[in-house]
Amino acid sequence: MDRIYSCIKFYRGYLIIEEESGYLTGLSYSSRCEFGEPSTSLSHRLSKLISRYEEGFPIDFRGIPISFRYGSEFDIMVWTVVRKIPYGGLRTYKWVAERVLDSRYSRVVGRSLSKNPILIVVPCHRIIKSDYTLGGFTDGVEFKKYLLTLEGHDIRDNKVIR
DNA sequence: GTTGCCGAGGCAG
DNA sequence: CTGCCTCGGCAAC
Repeated sequence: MDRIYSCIKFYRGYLIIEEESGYLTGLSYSSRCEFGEPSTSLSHRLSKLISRYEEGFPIDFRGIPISFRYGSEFDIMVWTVVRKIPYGGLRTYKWVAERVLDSRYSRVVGRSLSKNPILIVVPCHRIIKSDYTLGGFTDGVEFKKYLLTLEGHDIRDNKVIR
């Protein structure tokens, strides 16, 4: 039950991979790399997918085994719903809220997503506001913009086109 | 386009 | 327990 960390280059910094007994338990962004290169089959596999993803290929991360180590019941439900959104997909905070409880919880959905422990694999960047503006992002809206652009979206003036 | 009220949850005080 | 903030939404200027 030991926890293994590694990191790979991504965007302007690194993605920190955290795994535990064959499950991905964390993927976070950092400007610095505090760990070694991937050394397990899971991290190798993920690393390969991530680099192809960054090259612009439509990568499906839904086959990666994940496990949530923490989070309230509500958080887990939000992350579980969001994980199913396919590559290139776009949904609103309200859409997620309706599927977890009801539409009044859209703001709470935002709070849960701000605590998303597994970036990209749980694609919280595919959640935007109802008026098609981007909404927030813990690691910076520029990063969110980068991910959405990778997936083929056209963004102008902090707003997804069409 | 901008303002203002509403909202559930989480947390500091 | 109260008050304040948050990765939103909607109505109304």
